[in-house]
Amino acid sequence: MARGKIQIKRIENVTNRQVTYSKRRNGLHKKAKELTVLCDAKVSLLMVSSSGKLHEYISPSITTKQVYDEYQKVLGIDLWKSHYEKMQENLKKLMETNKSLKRHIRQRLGECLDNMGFTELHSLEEEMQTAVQVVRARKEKLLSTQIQTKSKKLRNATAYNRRIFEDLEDPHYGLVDDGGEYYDPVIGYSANGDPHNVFPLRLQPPYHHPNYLHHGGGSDLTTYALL
Amino acid sequence: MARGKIQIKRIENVTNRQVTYSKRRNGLHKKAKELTVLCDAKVSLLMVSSSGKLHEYISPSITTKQVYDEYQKVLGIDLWKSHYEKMQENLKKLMETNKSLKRHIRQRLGECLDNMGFTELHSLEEEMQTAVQVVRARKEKLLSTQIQTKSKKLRNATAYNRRIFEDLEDPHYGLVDDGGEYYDPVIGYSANGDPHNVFPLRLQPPYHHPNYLHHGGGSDLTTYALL
DNA sequence: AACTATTTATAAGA
DNA sequence: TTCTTATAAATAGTT
Repeated sequence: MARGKIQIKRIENVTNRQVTYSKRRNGLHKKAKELTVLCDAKVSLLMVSSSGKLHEYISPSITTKQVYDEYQKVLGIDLWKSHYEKMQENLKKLMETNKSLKRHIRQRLGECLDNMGFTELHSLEEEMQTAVQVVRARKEKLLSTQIQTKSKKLRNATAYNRRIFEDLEDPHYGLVDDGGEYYDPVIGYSANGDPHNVFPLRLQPPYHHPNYLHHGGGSDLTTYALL
Repeated sequence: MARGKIQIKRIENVTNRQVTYSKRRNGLHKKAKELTVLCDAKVSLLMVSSSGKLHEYISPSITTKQVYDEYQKVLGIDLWKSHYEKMQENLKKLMETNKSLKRHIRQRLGECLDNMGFTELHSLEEEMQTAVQVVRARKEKLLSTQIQTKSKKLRNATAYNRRIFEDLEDPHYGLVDDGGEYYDPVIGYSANGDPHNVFPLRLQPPYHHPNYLHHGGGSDLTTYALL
């Protein structure tokens, strides 16, 4: 509004934007103050810059909290209520899902079978039977792969050793062949700890943390850096 | 600021004060809007006139609640926020638990086995094997119980029928014995639909609720009468 | 941050 | 409330 008119649209140059923000923020703040004094009004002005700094003006006769409380009273509805209710719904749904999931797992662990009918038990058994076969197949495939790998490595090592022997001994003592292959089919699964603890499934209660308290607010263009 | 300079102090004439309030309120509102657009800032402006009317400007990109939340975060937290945070933590924990539970179920359904080692697979298989035996035993016990019950009922019914027959026919035609027992060992599981659907186990993606974030456009200087 | 040509806001009057 | 307009204030571009 000086040295040329400007369009009211986002200032793309960052430095320029910050400078303008700073100037106009002060202007706004001054106007808010004047309105308060001249017209005996109550004003709450909160400004957050694009870089995240917070600036505030609040009329001396009141606190920011009071203004917002009034605001809520006027609108009739609690600002937080709907948000809060949505969260609670969500929580409830999740807890139900959780409960159901836990029941299914228990059934698959052979627990909580008491209130299941014959048909249900039959389906469950079939499903589990199929699944355990899948698991076993997978396990066996993994085992055979591991054995093959080990075997190949050993074969290579043996061949390598033989060549060294040949190289060392050939010129002096003639050909010596100690041939033969050797590998260990035991991959080492039966020797380590309690296999039933591989799936601990710890289902803990929700964590609880301590409360904090609030304080009121004064005036005069305070600036806070956001976290 | 025109037709003569004024002192910034309360305007004693009520009408004059109201007029000035109205004019300056609009000015402040306009400036707030401009700041929002020009500097990509977020502004919350609440004004309460001496006669008790509330006026608001809020940047289109945000809600009044969000601004207030930010404000509180900067100042240092109130009760509601700690409550809210607790809920969010709770939600997060539940969602994690849920995810883990679903993974375990999937593993027990023979899915998601790709990133399991041999030892894990082995434990899982053993666990499932044990469990499926429990389920089978339970099923068979139930079956035998049901068969016994049915059989007993039939025996009773047959005996009863015989007695009726005897009562009816004895005096006139002498003893008729159509004896023998009959029961249907099929309990009815093989005849009804697809037994594999008894456990549908729908593992859906986490519930998504419509985002609660405000409607668009910046407020156009809304006015509310205080209660 | 300071300067200043201009634009904008607005006080007083209608 | 709205319009008008003289004038005070705000501020865009520059240094």
